[in-house]
Amino acid sequence: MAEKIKLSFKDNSECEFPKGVKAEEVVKQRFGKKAGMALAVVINKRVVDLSAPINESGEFDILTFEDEAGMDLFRHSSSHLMALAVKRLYPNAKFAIGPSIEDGFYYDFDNLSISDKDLKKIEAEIKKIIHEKLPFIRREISKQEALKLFKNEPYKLELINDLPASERITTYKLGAFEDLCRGPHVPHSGVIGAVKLLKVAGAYWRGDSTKKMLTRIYGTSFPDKKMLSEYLTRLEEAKKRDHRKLGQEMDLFSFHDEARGFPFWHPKGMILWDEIINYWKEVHRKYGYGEVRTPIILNKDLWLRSGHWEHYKENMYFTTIDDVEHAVKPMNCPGGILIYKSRLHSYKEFPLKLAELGLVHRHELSGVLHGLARVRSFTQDDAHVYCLPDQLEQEIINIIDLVYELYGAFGLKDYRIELSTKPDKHIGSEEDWRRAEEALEKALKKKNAKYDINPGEGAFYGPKIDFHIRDSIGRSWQCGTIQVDFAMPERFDLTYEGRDGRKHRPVMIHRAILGSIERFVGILLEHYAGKLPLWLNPVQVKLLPIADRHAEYARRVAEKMKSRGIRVEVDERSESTSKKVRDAQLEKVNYILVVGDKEEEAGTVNVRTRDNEVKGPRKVEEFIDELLKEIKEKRIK
RNA sequence: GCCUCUGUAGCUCAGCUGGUAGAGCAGCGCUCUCGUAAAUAAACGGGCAAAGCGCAGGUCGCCGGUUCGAAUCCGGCCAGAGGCUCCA
Repeated sequence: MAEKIKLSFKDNSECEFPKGVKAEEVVKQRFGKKAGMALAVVINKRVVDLSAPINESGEFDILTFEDEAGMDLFRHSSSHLMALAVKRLYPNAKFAIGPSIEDGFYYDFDNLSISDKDLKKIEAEIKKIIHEKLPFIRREISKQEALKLFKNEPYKLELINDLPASERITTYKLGAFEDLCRGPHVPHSGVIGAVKLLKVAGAYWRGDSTKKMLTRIYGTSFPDKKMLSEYLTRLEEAKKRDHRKLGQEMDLFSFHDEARGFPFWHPKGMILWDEIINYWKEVHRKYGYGEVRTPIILNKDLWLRSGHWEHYKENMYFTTIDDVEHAVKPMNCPGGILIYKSRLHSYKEFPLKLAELGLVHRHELSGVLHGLARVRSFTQDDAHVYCLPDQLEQEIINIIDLVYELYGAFGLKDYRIELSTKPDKHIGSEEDWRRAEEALEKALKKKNAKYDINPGEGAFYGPKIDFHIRDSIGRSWQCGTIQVDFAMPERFDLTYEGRDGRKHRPVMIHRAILGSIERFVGILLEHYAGKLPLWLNPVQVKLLPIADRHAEYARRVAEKMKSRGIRVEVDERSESTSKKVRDAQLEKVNYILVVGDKEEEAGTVNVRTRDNEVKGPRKVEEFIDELLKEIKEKRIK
């Protein structure tokens, strides 16, 4: 009779089924109530469709949208729904690819000319498809059949041709749209509860800027409307903490048509800037760094020698001085190296750490500029560490410690670490690369750091560790970087005198911790949603006299605070106290001090915070001491 | 650089398919000198509230075209937003 297979479930129970039983059947029998949420099943750790027959014994589980993998599948199926909608509305569109991404999905189309306004129409069509409850039908075909099936879809043909001839190819059919797809998918279109198309964008075919630009539609989907609207509300909230908006509201910096991509810093912005820098310098002295400063303009010969003339010219700005061509520095290393070469070095000085807050200029493509996060002139918190080969690992560890300390002081915990290894195009010996990659990885392991490896993504001159921090809407920006550099010591013939009295080549580490001060300020503003901790806030305290007759007392208190280094303002406007409190809170001032008759008489201030925590009356002197203590502790609030 | 969208007073925005610029907030002036919060998805209704009156501001991003006439339509440029590529 029929062969049996044995399936085990999460609760450790086991059950026998006839071979070839539909996964759907098993789910119905074993998961009861929860079965309605099943999107796909997991058999022996492989995800397959609900409709698939089960032919092997093993572990069995279901995938719901509560799992990350389930949500992924859900979004991927959503992109097929969108593709079907586009096929119905725009029969001439050509189809490229449509994967799930974090928080949503997209599909790339060619021969589709649409704008934001058309999204509504497509969305309506998707809703129809959801109501139609169309099944996803899986087929397995040969490469020959696939080439025939997709003969009118050039992008699909390109994908199929890249597959080995022997490979069985799967397709999924949803209504009139059959797509080349590995799957699996949800059982039918009705499972997709709520879809929202978010934006139209251009995207190069296969991410290659030499290839054709396709039309990409981004969307997101959720099991129900409530989850979708919650997500959209979160997005709106996140936009409010955009550093470009906060920068304007808080009067920190601005941008002007007269200098695209070059930020202008306002007085309050400079206070924030200086606080960051001062702390940075303090920590760097502690870690044994010396600080240097090199010129912004250096002549052509230097850039020829460094290789920038050859590899980086399109990103550089140029000028001529006394008929000699010069370039504005896009990086600090060549200048720093000249300092190294200004005298002989001994192995005894190593590790030699030279830091520079270097103002660099890079001609970035106009389309990539983004507030403070991507500008054309920025200040790198750069440093170059020259060391012996066997000091490399320890020096990398020291830099990682420095990263942890600095990020920690700014309350940043959520960052991603990436290790990028040897690219195809590279200089330096295999042995050097192996040693450097090993040192970087060992250092990360010793620090118990979580990291991802980016194979082949290193710089041509050496492997690197990068630290990426997310902004308010989830975009990831590279901040810290630790790069082992083989190119510069060679090109500039850097040497040191070893124990043996002979000249050797030092190892050079190029590193930045904050990355650029500009980008970092942007990250910080978004991280704190503008509510900067006391030590960083340009305005720490606001004094609110209740009536005009209290202004004099308020000014006296303010002077006392100023003389102790506290940044304080008095709001003497003839407005109601409630309005002044509200304004001060919107300005994100840490402490709001109300003073009236009672306070003046008692020599106190009535303290409340921007988060509306009322602390009540405090003696002026005592409160100043409290403030100074909080500033000194750099307490994260 | 490429794709899509946007560009109206310092800020936030209104201005329907072309007929000749507005609101709120902020600013300034005068009068008043009350007062130790209010609000928090939206819409509507109600209550409370130290505010009131007045002034100033923009050839509607720039240039050109269509038209009797353009903020409104078309084209080019500039800038911004979201993506792609790139990157600190």
